[in-house]
Amino acid sequence: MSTNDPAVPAVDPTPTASLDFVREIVAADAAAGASIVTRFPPEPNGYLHIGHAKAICVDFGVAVEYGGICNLRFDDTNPVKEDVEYVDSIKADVHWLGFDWAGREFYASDYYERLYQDAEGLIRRGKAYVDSHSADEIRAHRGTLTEPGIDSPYRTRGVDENLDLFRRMRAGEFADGTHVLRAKIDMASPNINMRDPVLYRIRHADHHRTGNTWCIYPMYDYAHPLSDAYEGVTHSLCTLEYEAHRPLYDWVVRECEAAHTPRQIEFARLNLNYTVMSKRKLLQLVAQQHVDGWDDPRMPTISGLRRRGYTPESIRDFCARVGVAKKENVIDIGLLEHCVREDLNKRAPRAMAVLKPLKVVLTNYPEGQVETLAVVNNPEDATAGTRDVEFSRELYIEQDDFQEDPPKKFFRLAPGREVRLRNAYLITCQEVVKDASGAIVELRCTYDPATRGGDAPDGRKVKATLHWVSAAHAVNGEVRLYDRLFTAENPESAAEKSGQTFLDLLNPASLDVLRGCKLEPMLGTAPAGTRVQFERLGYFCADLDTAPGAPVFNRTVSLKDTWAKVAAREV
RNA sequence: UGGGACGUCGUUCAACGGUAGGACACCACGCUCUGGACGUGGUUAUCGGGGUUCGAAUCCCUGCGUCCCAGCCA
Repeated sequence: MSTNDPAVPAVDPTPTASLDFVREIVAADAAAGASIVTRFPPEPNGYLHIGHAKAICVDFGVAVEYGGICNLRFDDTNPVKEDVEYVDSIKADVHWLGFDWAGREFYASDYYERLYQDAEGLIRRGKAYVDSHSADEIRAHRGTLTEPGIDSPYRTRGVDENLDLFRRMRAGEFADGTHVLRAKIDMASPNINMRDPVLYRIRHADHHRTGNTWCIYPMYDYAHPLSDAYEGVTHSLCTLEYEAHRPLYDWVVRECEAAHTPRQIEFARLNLNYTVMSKRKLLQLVAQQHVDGWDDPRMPTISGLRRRGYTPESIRDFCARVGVAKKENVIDIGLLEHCVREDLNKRAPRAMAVLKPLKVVLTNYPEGQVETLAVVNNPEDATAGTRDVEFSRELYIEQDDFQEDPPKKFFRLAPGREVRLRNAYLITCQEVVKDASGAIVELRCTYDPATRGGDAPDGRKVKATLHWVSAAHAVNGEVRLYDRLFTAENPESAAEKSGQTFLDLLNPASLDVLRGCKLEPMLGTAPAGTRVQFERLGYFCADLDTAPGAPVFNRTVSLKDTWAKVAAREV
C-alpha cells in the first residue's frame, strides 16, 4: 500500500508548451545569460496552506526549470507573531510537497546587523529620519487616498541627530512606539506606500531566533527587498497585493546602493471556493476549536491535506493546472478533488469496506464453510498483484445497496433481484427480515455456486456489482467522512452580505464519524498514512489515530457517483 | 474621489495582428465484475461603444465593472 512518507518524486523540469507570463520573463532572462535565483519567503506565523503550495510550486518550479536555485527564506521581522513551531511545520510541508532548498535556508533575522548598517547609510545620505511622532500622529499626517500627507516636523532633523537617535533606539533607550525610522520619500505621493514609510520600529520583544539582542525590528518593505538583494535573488515572485509596493521595493534597493538588483514580479494568489485561506481566519478556526488543529483534514492547510490523504503529486498537478496569471481567481474545489482522484486511481490499491453494514445470510451456502478468493489489488496497475479475501455464509453489504421498493433507475439489490458480489458470486434476494419497529435488519439471499469469481457460465448479466465483507472475518473500524468546511462558496463575502461572520457559515455536516464499519481484515493493521480505495466508495487514508485492530480511516475524496446524481435529480 | 492592477466558455488557463483552443464542470452515448476508470460526441465565451487595419481577444480612444493600497502586519 502506498503511504504518506515524504518520499520525494522528481519534479518535471520541462516547462510546458505555452509559458505563463512569469516564465516568459524568466526564460528571456535565462536566455540572455542570467542564472536564476528565486526565493520562497514565508513568515513563520502560521501553517502553510494550499495557496502557499501554489507559491511554492511557482518559486521552486521556476528555479528548477531554468537551472536556478530557490532559497527558503523566513521573513521573520515581527517577533510578536512568530514562532519556531511554524518554521518547523513550514520546512516539513515544503519538503513533503517535493521541493528541496539544498541547505539554502535563510532568515531575514540573519541580516539584522547588515540591515541596520544599511539603514545608517540611508540616514547619512539624508534618505531616512527618526520620527518621534506616535502611531496616531503618523496616521493623521499620512493624508488619505485623495489628499496628500503632511510632512512630519521631525522630517528636517539633521543627520547627526538622526544617527544619534537611531543608535539609541537600537541601544534600548526608548520605549515601544516612541520613535520610528522613516524613509524620506514624498508625503504627497499618490502612492500611499511612498509617503515616508516606516522602516524600523521599536519592539522590546524576544525574537524566536535572536532572543533579546534586538529591540528594533525592520519592516517588511525594508527587509524584504534587501534580503533579496543580499541573496542575489533575480526574480522575487510574490502576490498581487504587493504590486503597489514595488516602487518602494525598488527605492530601497536603489537608495541602499545594493550590489545586486532583484526584480519583483507579482501574480494572482490562489483562492479556493468553500473554504477560507487567510492565516488569521485559519488561526481562528484552530484557536476556537472549530476544527481539530492545523492538520484537521478539513483544513486547506498542507498538513490538513496530507492527513486527509492527498498526495504531494496531486497537489503539484493541481497547482500546475490552475496556472499563473494576474487575474484574481477562485478555483473550484472540484479541480483539486479531480487531481487526487486521478493520481490515486492509478496508485491506490483497492479494498472492500462496508461503512453502514447490512447483514446478508446466504441460506444455501454451507454453514461453517470459508472460501478464499483471489482478488485483484488494482485493475489500473497490473503490477499490483492479487490478495486473498475470505468469503462465507454471513456477509455485510452496504445499507445503501438495498432498497425494498427500488425506484426505476436503482440497479442494486432488491427483493427477488440478482446482483453480483464483487469477485465472488451472484446472489438473489429472497427475503427481507425486519425488527419490531419495521427496520430492515437482515437479508436472506441465495447464491449461485456456478458463478464463483463473479461470472455466470450461462452468460446472464446483472446490472450491479456490490462490495461486501465476510462477517466473521471483518474488522471493526472507524471511518471519518468529510465534507466542505463551509456552506458558502465564498464564506467571507457571504458573511459580509448577510451580516454574519464566516464562522456562522461553517458546515455543521463537515465531519461525519462512522463507527462499527466492517473492514476487510488487511485494513486492520494498515499503518497511518496508508492510502487505499474502498471500492465503489472513494479514496481513504489511515489516520494518525489508527491503531492495530482499531483502524481509523479518513475519506480523502469520494469516487464520482453517478447514482447519487441521478437519485438527487429524481427528488 | 488619488494611485496601481485586472476583465476570454459555469470555473480556470491559452491564443503574443491571421480558423478563439485545452483542462475541470455539465449533458448525451458507448464500454465495464467498482453507477469508478476509460472512450466518443456535445452545449456554452472575447465587458460595452467608437476607431486603426485586408484582417482585432490582441493596437488606440472612451465608457463600465472588479480587486488592491490610508499597520509601528507580511
